[in-house]
Amino acid sequence: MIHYNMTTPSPDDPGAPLGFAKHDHHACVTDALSVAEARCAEEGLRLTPVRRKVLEILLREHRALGAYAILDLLREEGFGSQPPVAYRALDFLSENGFVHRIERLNAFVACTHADEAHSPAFMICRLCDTVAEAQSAPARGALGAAAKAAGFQIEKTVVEAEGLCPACVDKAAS
Amino acid sequence: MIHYNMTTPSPDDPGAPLGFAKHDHHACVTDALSVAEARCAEEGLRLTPVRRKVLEILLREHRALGAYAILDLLREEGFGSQPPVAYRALDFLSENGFVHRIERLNAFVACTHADEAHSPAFMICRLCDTVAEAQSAPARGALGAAAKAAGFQIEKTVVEAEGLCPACVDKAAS
DNA sequence: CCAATAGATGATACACTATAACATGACAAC
DNA sequence: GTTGTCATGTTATAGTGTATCATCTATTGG
Repeated sequence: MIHYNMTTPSPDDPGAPLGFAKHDHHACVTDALSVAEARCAEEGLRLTPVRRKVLEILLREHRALGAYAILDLLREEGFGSQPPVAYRALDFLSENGFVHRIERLNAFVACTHADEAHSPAFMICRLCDTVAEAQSAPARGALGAAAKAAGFQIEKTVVEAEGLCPACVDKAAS
Repeated sequence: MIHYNMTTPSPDDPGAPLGFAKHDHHACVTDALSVAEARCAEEGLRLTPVRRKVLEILLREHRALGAYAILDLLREEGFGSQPPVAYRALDFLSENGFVHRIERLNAFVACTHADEAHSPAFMICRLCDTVAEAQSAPARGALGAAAKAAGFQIEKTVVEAEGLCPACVDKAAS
């Protein structure tokens, strides 16, 4: 089962790409922050100012950012600017499913449906680095069978597809 | 379709783990080198001394090695010891399917069936870092459907499962 | 045979990514 | 108010990867 992530398109905000579809980005950011706050309150997690700001940055940018790019933005907003500041916030956020690490890019993206438990799959454009998140369950299929046969216990899976996003396909064709 | 990698077990060589099964490691190394040589000859690829040595190192070690670990071994055998030496050889080998990069570990493993075209999936033990290679075709399933729906052209996929290998499961249980 | 070319290697320097270690601060529990 | 815990600040350093330019070597064409 896979669920392609796509929110309501909106003509009044050209915005940054979510998945590869346009959408009401301002609402998308504030909604996601609210969801995160609610879940932290529920579960006794501490969404401190730095952590909240990092999540906000990633939601706002809506693409994969390296830790040092995040760090630059944190500095601009008056937060600490040494690497551990960013890495610690990112650790918290990814441990709790608010952001995902993109191994292929050594970078991070905000999760676009942080409320559900999920094992994400990503589509990464090799030209513009845009990242779209999809849902998948690789451990249930062929890989799961191989692991079972081998006696390997899967705890987590990384699925990342690299290729061309719709916009870059068009550009390449022209 | 998935094919778990397992070669002939042999009691006379305790050896390093291949996948997670014991096997005749000496034969496994020389066989793989022969296959690589044959394919390079066929396709006009140049399996130069450094490239061959890097492949041999990865086959011999039979686990994921970082570029700098490879570099140390190259130095011991009298080759150049600056990072580009290792990275260039690894680029050549991975472009041609003789080794794979493990994104999760920033490391490289020799391919265990370099003769077939394939899109590999890996099982990585988080305790001992052993890596087993399986075959999968993620782009044909759910992910492929999501990509198609999104208009994303997949060129390459990375599938890496992290968990516990059989040996470490046993250790953890005791 | 020699020159021209292209691919591979050597070597220096640097950029980017990540963590160890230790000090400080904020806040709750006892 | 002391203790414990968790988060943050700060310095330093470790680990991973490339850009650049010079040199070498093997063709290939003259």
